[in-house]
Amino acid sequence: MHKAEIESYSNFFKVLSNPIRLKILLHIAQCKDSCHKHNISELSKDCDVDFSVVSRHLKALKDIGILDAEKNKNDVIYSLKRSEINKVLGIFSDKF
Amino acid sequence: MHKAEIESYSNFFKVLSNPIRLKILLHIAQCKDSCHKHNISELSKDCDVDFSVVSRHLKALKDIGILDAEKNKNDVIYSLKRSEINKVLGIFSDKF
DNA sequence: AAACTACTTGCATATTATTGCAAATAGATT
DNA sequence: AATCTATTTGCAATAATATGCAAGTAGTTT
Repeated sequence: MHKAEIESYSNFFKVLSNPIRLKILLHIAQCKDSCHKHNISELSKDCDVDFSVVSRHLKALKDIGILDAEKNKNDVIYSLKRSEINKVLGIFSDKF
Repeated sequence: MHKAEIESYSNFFKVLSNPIRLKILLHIAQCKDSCHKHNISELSKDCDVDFSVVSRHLKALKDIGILDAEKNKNDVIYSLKRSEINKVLGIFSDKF
């Protein structure tokens, strides 16, 4: 594997290596109501960090391609990209 | 998922998120000669970092349970724990 | 038991990541 | 067009990680 490829993979893992990002991701993934709309202020309360922090974390998750962002009025609505996240599902075994 | 569980998973990803650790891991994983013995000075040359750095990286990989270490004379020989690493294999798709 | 080999650990330094606040932007509503 | 709501971005402070060297440890060989 080339250097650039290795760095791309390690970056993928890096994004998943932050507890708050992981919490955000799992929160979205585990939500039973799949129609539920996750916006930043909701996730910010949920994770007890500033909304600017959530915004950056969501961007990181989006950048590695496991979240979709969709603008709806003022909000930005985040949802899982199931096809992509399946790559990491195995690691969480029965958590999903 | 509880906080401790989330941190355990995020730590797992953290260990995989370092390019040199990943390179070490892939080097061991991709070695065609499965009987080949990987010791620290070999990996150190291969990754172009000090052997103390390799030593710490290998410890980190061992601590999350994807490498085995076995003392042989003066060397410490590292090998994959296939059962564990299969968890992450999917992420590398066809790289293995 | 001294010398040798391979590995590990302590420490200081450098690099990179995370955070909250404040200010800026984007779009909706009045 | 002014205001309102939600999100993003700049910035400075803080925290966490990675690195190389040097010193220490464990086991081997002479």
